[in-house]
Amino acid sequence: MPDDAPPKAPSRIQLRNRRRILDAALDVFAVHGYRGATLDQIADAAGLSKPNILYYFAGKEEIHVTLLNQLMETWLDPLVEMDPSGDPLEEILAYVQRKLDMARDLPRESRLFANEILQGAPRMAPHLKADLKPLFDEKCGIIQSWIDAGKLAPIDPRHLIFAIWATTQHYADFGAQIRVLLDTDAPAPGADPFLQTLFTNLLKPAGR
Amino acid sequence: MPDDAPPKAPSRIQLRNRRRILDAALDVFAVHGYRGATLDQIADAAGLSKPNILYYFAGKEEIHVTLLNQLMETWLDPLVEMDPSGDPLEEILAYVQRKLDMARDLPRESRLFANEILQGAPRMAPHLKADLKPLFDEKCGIIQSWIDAGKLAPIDPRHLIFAIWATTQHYADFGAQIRVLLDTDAPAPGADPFLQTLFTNLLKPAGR
DNA sequence: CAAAATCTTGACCATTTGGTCAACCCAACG
DNA sequence: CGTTGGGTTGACCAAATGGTCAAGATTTTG
Repeated sequence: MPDDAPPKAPSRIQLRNRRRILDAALDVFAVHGYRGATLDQIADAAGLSKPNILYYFAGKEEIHVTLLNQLMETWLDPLVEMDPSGDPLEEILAYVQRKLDMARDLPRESRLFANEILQGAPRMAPHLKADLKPLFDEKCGIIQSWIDAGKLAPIDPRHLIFAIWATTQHYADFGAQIRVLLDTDAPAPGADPFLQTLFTNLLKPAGR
Repeated sequence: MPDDAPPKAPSRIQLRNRRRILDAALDVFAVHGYRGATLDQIADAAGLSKPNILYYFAGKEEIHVTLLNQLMETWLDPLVEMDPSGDPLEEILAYVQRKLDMARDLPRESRLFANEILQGAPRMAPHLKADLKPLFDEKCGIIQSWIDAGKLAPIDPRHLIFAIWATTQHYADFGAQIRVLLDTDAPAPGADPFLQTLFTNLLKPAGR
């Protein structure tokens, strides 16, 4: 048997329904976490019957894993784009802005990620070690070299990145709290200039 | 009937078992959220039978609500302590330190809170409005008055507080990620000086 | 120490949940 | 126009889950 697995392009329906299911599942998993989400909720939100959901995905876990895999790319992308040959301060501030935009545009993805990490990253730990860690180490190295060249104030690059993640994702993950405190439905109004100032003041080298 | 409800002091056993249950439930709820947690898990972790758990608490929800109520006090306390008559920069930096210490000492509580907010604060929204919001507004006012007096750089007090919450709680809520990236089990090594620098540089008034 | 009050649990129940399956629908195509 | 293949679902199942209860074990107290 020479031709062993004709890939079979997914049909129109296949594509549409898988997308629907993943979209619905994102809604549900982002709010309730893996254990708290049910197939019935997902089926309901997707407008499909439960058996139909299981026609497209082998089970609850496969849906979750698919979402997590898709997320990983999106999630790392803004950091990947940080350019070692660019202006240090500009590069980092642009990264902050990209992350903040992501928190605003993809809050469900942010919450899905937060849920997974809160639970101890049971399904994502391998990804983190294999994909995120090398990228993190690389970018920390770049920032450190910028510091060594006197182009940034001497801070710990690792905690800098944590602070960027924390402050930007906070607007998505803790949106419910923020909406109560700011008494508004707008996503994170005024966060942009604040964070730009926060990180500018941190990173401007002292020697002017 | 004049004396209508003799309070009845809780017995030794009562006290011990309620404590055990709440401690176990904190472990479970902090990881799996409300829906994802089960009474069996809690009973297991507490070393008690499920019916016994339900002898001390009316149901799953009552356990969760009890934890949330206890948490609210602990959670607001560091902010309450911020003293309007103290030195502005010192007061805020001390607040940052208290929050960071809390993230290190009470990571489960931080995750329980994060889970509740991620889910849209279904059980805590009233608390937030009634307790946190007034406190938040009050402290924002104090910070604003410090700014108006030229004792702090002019930043948005609301986003300042969000940034403090985000950066400190991040070390508890995203501990799993941080442990992978830093390759250590120590909780948030090196976070203290970093955050002190971050907020000092933000808040030092420009006019030196 | 015995009665009263408190505590504990095995057995049980109704509902929910992830998942299966045979039967059914329906558009495409020879 | 009948067959064929992908797509859909009602009915069902076993396990898990929140919760109940009557009966026993243990502690407290008069």
